[in-house]
Amino acid sequence: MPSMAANNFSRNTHQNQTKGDFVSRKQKIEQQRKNLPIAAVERRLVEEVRNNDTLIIVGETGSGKTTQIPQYLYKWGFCRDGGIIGITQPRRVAAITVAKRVAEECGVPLGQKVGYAIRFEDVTSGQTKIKYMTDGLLLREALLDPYLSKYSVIIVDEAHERTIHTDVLLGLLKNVQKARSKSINGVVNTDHNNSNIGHALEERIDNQNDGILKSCQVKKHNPLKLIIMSASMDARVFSEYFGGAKAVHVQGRQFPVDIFYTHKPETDCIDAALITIFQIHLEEGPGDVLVFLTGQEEIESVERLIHERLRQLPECSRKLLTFPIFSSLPSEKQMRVFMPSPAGYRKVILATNIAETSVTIPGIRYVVDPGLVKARTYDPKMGVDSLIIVTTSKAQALQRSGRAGRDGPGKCYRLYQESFFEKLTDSTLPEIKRCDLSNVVLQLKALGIDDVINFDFIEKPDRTAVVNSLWSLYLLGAVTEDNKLSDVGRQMARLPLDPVYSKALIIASQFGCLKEMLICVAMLSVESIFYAPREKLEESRNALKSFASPEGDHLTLLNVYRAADEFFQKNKMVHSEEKAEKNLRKWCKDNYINSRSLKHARDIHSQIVRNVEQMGLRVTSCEDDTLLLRRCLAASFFLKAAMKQPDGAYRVTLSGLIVQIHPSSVLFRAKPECIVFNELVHTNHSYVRNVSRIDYLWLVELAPHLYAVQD
DNA sequence: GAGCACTGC
Repeated sequence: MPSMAANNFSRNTHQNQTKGDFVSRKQKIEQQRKNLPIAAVERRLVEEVRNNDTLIIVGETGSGKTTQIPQYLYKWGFCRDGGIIGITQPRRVAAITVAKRVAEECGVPLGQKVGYAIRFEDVTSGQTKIKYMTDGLLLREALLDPYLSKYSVIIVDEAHERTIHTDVLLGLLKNVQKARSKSINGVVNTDHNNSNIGHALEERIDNQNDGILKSCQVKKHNPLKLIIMSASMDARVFSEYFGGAKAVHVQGRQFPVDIFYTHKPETDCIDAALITIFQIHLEEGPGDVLVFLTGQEEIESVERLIHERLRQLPECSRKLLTFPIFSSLPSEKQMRVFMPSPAGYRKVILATNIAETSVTIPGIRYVVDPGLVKARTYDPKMGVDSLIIVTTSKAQALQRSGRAGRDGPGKCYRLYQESFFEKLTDSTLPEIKRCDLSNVVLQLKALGIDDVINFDFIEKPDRTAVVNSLWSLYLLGAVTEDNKLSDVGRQMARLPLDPVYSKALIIASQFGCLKEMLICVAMLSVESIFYAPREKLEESRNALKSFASPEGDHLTLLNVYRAADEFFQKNKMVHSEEKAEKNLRKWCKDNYINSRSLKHARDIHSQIVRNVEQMGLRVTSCEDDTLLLRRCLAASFFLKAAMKQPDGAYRVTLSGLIVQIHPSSVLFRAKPECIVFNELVHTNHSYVRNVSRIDYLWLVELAPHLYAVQD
C-alpha cells in the first residue's frame, strides 16, 4: 500500500511538474520574445512592409529578425489571402533550427503552421503559413512555379553573405515581383518591355496553357512583398538594386568585444597564434578561446605545438584542452567542441571558418584571428579551381570578433596591425564572381531567361565566365547554336546536379549503364568519401585497397557504394532500419569511409533515381561490363581528358594545361596513357582528381567534334 | 607521394 501511494504521489507530482514546466516555459518564451530588440518596433515594421513592396531590413546579430518578423507578418494578416510567408536561408541547419524555434514560440507542432523545406526533407503541409527553406530550394521551386504564386511574402535572410543562390534569387525575385504586379493590372500579355523574365514568363504561360487552360492566362496574382534581410551595415547595394527601396535598421544585442592589434607585423602567424593562446590562458579570466586557422593541416600542427608547450608548463597551468573543428572531420569528433569543459579547464577551439557562420559554439570569450582564410577562386578560361590563402575582408574580421561577444563581454586579438585592417577590402568577393557558372546559366535558361549576359544581376559575373559556361553547355548539347535551351538542356535542368553529371546520366541511359552511372554521379557529387586521419594513414590505405579498381577512381567509388549497400541491405533483413543505419556507420568507420559523405551520396542517389524515372529514362545495368562503363565515362567527360607526357605529367587536351594525378587517386602510380577526370584543383601543383583510364580512340569515336586521330 | 575553407539543388 505505501508503495502504491508513493507511486501515485510521484506520478501526480510529475504531472504537476510537467504542467508547471509547460506554463513556465510558455511564459518564459513570451518574456524572451518581448525582450528582443525587434519587439519594440513591431508595429512600425509591419507598417513599413505594408507601405513598401520591397523593404531592406538591416538587423545586427541578436535582433531576433529571423524568428520574429515572419510571426509579426502572419499576425498582421499577410497570409489572409491564402498566400504564405517564405523565408530563405543560405544553410540547411539554420532553416531547421529557426523553424523549430518558431514552431515552439507559436506553440504548434513543426510542419503544420510553421515548417521547413530543405533538400531531402520537406516538413511542411497544406496548413503551412510560415515556411523556412534554403535559398537553393526556392530556386528549384521557381522552375516548377515561375511566379512563385503561393507566396505572398518572400524574405531573403542573410543576404549580405552573397552566396551564389542568394544572388540569382534576388535577380529572379525582382522580376517575379514586376511580373506579378503587372498581371494584377491585367496587362500580362500586352506589356513586353523591360523585364525579360516577365516576358519569358508570359511566353511560358502562353506555351503551357494552350487549350483548356487558356482562360487562365490572365490569372490574377497577388503582389509579392519582398524583404531583404542583411546583417551588414551597408544596405546601399540592396537598396539601389531594388530601385531605391527603403531600408530600416534594427538594433542588435551583442556584448561589447575589445579589439586588440599587434604593434608590428607578424611573420610567423602560427607562432603568433600560439603565443597569444598562452597569454590568454595564463593571464586572462575564465572563458574559452576560438582560434581561426586556414585548414586541417594548420589546425593539426597548432594542436601538436600547444600540447608540446603545455608539457613545459607547471602542473597547475596545464588545464587547457584543445578541440579541432573543420568540415571533413567526422561529425562525432565535431560534436566534441560543444561539450562543456571540466571544472577549472579552459577550452581552445582550433577552427577553420566553419566557426564563422556555420557552427556557433557557446562559451567563447576570446577570439584569436590571424586574418587569413583559405579561399576558392575559379579561372573560367582554364576551368581551374584554386585554393589559396588570402587575407580576410573587414566584414569577415568583424564576424569573427563577434564570436567572442555572444555570452558576455569578450576580447578579440587580431594578429596584424591596425593600419593593416584599414587596408582590407570591405567585404568578401561575392561567390558569383568566383565560380563556375554553367549550372546558373542552365537554370536561368530553363526559367526562360535566354540573354544571361544582360540579366539584371545585383553584381554582374565576369563576361568571360558566362561565355565560357555557355560554350561548355553548347558542347554538352544543352544549348543550341543560336543560344537557346535544347530539349536535352531542358532535361538536364530538371536534375539537381552539375550539368556534366546530368548529361552523363542521359548518355548512360543510351549506353545501358544508367544504374552504374547514377551511383558514380552520386558519389562524385559529395565531399571526399575516404577519411585518412594522420595517425592511421597505413590502416586507411589498406582499407582503400580492398575497394580499389585498376581502372580508376570511378569504378573504385562504385565498388565502395555497392559494398556499403550490400552491407546495409543484409543488415536490414535482420535488424530495424535504425539499427542497420547504425551498423552502416560502424562499417564506414572500420573502412575509413566518411559516413556523412556516404549518407549524402545515398540520399542524392535515391533522389536522382526518382528524377530519371520521372524523366522516362530506363534504369538498366551493364552488370560487370566495366569496359562499357568506361566508354560511357569517356563519352560523358570528354571535356576533361588528359594525355600522359614523357615525363609522367599530364596534358589536358582542351586547355593544354600541365597537371598531375592527385596522390589520393588509385591511378597515382599506374599513370595510364589517357584519362578522363572530374576535378582540376590548383594547390601547390595543379592536380586532377577522380580519374579513370580510357582509350584515346574512344574520344575520337564518341566526341568526334573535338577529337581527331593523332598522327 | 599530397593534403580541400564553406554552402547548396
